[in-house]
Amino acid sequence: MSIIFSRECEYALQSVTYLARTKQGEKISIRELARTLKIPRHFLAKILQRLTRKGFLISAKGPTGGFALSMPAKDITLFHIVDAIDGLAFANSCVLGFRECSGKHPCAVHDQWGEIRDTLYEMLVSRNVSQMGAAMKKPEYEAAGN
Amino acid sequence: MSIIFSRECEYALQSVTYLARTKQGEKISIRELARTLKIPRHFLAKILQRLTRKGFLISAKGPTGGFALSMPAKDITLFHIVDAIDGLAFANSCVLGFRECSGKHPCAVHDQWGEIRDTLYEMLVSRNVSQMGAAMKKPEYEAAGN
DNA sequence: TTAATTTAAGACAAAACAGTCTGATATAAA
DNA sequence: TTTATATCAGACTGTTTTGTCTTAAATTAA
Repeated sequence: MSIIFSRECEYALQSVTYLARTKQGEKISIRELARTLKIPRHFLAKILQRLTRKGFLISAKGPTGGFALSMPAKDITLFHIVDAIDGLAFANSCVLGFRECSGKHPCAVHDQWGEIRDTLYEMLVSRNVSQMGAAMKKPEYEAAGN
Repeated sequence: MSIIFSRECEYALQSVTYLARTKQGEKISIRELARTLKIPRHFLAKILQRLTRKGFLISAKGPTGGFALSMPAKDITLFHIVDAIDGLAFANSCVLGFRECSGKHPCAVHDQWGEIRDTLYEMLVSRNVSQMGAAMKKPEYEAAGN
């Protein structure tokens, strides 16, 4: 079970982190990404295509083709990817599921969750993909299944 | 979309919070809970039965029957309910989905997420259902659908 | 030009999650 | 005892998420 991001979003974050570690101009194939990150290949293909349409990746067909970041890795934050794949519901929804939860009708943990949510938000906007790639100690990523 | 808890868990938390507001000895029917919290009736029934089997609620059949907390509301924490319904995967899983994420093989946001997770954990264990009920300003709960 | 390789696209399938329905069982009160 | 009302239990359905498969289109290199 994923925590707060969908599987798709987790895979997207893992993929862009991996791409951030490659040399400028280098293209990575779905095959390599899927094998390294242990992500189902065709599922990953759809995710990468989606990120391409959203403008974060560029793709090339044919032999020597593959995917690469479309912009400097430091210009892509985790927030960008989460927004593109899962949307921002996490930033606006009540953690207990109350529809009317707000400043006026706060649920019983409204304030505590607000702090947690703000910290999470801060984490997403402050971390760019370049830092992400650099922070990964090992190149052999092991992706979580379940 | 739910944030971190499943729908079922959100409904469970809402229900025990509501039950915590009732007088000692009073029983609440599924009908009343479902109507007030706007939860699908038969779905709620299954959730309440599950909480009953787990020992948090007592139930009585027949007219004047219904559900009530099986113990003082202050003895039930949010943590108890989340554990009973969703389990504790949130406390152990990598937020980016990496299987091997740990102190030795930390993912790029391992430490930041660790703080968030600990704060969340603290919120769940420190808040009991009695406080929850008392903190709800309005009795007319409005449950989130979507 | 042809063959091999890669992404693009969308239909399809499986699994997980959410919600519904029906009949059985228990209980209270008339 | 009968009737009405409530939970109990589990099968069933629908929806969303996750994952698979196939064909087309593009590109490189022989």
